[in-house]
Amino acid sequence: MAPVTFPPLNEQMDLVRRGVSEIIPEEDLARKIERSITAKKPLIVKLGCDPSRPDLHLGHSVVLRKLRQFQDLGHTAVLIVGDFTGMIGDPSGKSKTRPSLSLEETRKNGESYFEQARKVLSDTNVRMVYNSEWLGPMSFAEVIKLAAKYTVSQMLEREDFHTRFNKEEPISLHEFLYPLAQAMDSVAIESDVELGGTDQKFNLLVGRAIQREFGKEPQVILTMPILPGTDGVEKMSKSLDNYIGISEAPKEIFGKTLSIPDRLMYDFFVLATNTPNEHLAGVKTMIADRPRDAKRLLARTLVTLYHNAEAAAAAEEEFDRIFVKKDVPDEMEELRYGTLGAAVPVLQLLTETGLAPSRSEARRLVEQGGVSVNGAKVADPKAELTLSGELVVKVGKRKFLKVLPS
RNA sequence: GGGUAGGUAGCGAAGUGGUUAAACGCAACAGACUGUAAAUCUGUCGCCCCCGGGCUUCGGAGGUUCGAAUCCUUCCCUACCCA
Repeated sequence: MAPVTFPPLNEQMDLVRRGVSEIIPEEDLARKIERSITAKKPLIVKLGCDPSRPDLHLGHSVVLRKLRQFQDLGHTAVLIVGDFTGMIGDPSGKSKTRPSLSLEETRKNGESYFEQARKVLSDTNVRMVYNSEWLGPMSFAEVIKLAAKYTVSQMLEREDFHTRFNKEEPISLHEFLYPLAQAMDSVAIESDVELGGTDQKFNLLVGRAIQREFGKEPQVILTMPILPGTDGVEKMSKSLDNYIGISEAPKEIFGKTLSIPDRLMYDFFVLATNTPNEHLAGVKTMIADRPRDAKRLLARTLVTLYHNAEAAAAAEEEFDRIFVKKDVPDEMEELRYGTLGAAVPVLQLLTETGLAPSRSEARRLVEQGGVSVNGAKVADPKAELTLSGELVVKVGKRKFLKVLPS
């Protein structure tokens, strides 16, 4: 290891404080940083990741970016893959279909998470660990001992627990164990700092309490604001389908960004881009004066972040072509279907190519004027199409398929 | 173990024998409009033929009835109270 030098305390604190919701307790963070400078020893900054949903989006990026800042200051990022809890699965609540993952699956998802997280993180000072390593060997007696360190009322302080409790909704016993398991992760890796969204505050605090119980120095917790989804109301999440994925195609990132409500623009700039602090005031006035340009700037910035500037320019161009000029994209999915010269009823074409899930739905789309072929609207559900070469089928505003006879 | 209240379409939530494919809200989809895939407005929103209509749905399985989401039996699941 090369000798480590860290930026001075104030500089570190300024960077770390940017965009955060809470640092608890802030004095302890200052103390830890100071100590790391004198001891030339990086802090261990922990971030837990859920191996069941390996698709990362801008919401995840908020906290990952904060982790990256710690890396840039010379500290060590530790990503904890919750493979142990993933293997147990969570049969509670409504998602009874949620399967418990096999070890291989959690590993694979962990790798995929890591792979994507690398778009944000630096490769040089990051560690990825699986919590089955220390949670797996725990005996039942040890688990009971751990459970004895926290009370039911303390658990019920967590907002979602007490609301569910008051609404008489089920809470499985093992759900109480998850915060403790997460806390054990902090004990195991001796984290100095744990990052999370504000919704993680409770779990992170449990980590402090349990670390103390195990005779370790409690971690500092640092929470980041929750990034709203494209709907502007709910938290960005995959299950609500209001997310912008960091691995999505440029045109998707671009288009989805333009669809966010205007009032979200500033938060996105602050939390999801690298826009330097000193430029934020300018961004703010731009949002007020030229919302259209500001939103396009945001969209381009995000595409550039996860792809590159050329991709951003191309995405913008394509967006204009499709939605402003109502033209067709220059590249689209192609499908071999039918034989040259054959006549196919529209409804059949739509269902058999997967553009519509059922004939009723296909009929509805046609009747509502949502279907066009080679630029001409098909309004009659009984219409037949002749497969005379290339057919560009458009369904709704943004589903395109090029059908080629085989 | 005993008691009570529940389990309805993606979600929330009406409906307690026929006029209920099932109100209403949200989400979703289409159209108009727009700088936008935002907002707003209009329409659609089980499947099949679509003029009319046909078929399969209301935790599971049986049953009563000309007819059941609605009544009965039984099983499964959830919460609360009592023990």
